[in-house]
Amino acid sequence: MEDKEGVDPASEFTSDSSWALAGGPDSVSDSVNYFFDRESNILSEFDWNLQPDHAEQIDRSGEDPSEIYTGSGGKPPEIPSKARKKGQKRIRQPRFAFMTKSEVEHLEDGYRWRKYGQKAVKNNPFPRSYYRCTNSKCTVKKRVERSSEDPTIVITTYEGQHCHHSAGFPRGGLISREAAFAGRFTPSVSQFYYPHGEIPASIIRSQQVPIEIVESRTLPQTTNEGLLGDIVPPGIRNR
DNA sequence: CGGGTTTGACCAGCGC
DNA sequence: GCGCTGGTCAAACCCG
Repeated sequence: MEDKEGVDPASEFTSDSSWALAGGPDSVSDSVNYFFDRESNILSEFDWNLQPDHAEQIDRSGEDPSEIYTGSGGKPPEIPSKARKKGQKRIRQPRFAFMTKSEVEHLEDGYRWRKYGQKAVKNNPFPRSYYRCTNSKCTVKKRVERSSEDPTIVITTYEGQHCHHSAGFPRGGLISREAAFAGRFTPSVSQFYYPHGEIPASIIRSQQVPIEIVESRTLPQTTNEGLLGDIVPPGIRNR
């Protein structure tokens, strides 16, 4: 996590012509900013709240997912439902968001997901769906919602890191580019990334689109090599 | 029957 | 303190 110490990740991204800040905290999620990769048309979401101490707690997730708090899930059975430890803050895991032009909301990414909730969100006529990875040891979650401005755009937000390999790949092993990008987050699928110009069959009806670049802003120092490298902590890798 | 979805309720965080 | 909002739970339901 300290690999980028002393280096401002924001300048790293913004000075690199392929990256630009795409937006600040908004309705999608509070305290996050979005960076858009012009080359791959992929939007990345960075959580401004992801402080070093949080990162430590994230690392511990490799030891026992039930030990970390990412909501009321993961609580021991003994604890009354919805009861949460006092003073224990919700720990945000690093997130990545994708904006994808698609008819279908739930895009294949090689993993199996179970829907655990749906909520109507403010300023958006379309509900937001919440999914969890079906692997009991995996704490990865994702949110799926349609853009209120353009209903044809689906915003998918991944939170956390897969601690296992994908369950399988749809349609003969082809996965979407977004899934491949998610592979940077969940390395087990990254090897299936398809280069520019090649549209995987799995997203035959979807098309990723660029979004408006609104401003420039500095990233917090805690944003690490996660985007550009393999950020899965050793504790998770060895599982 | 097992696994996934739906949906109303509950809770925490945050802003005022 | 209160109300709003997002996130999650869990019972009921659905489906293969």
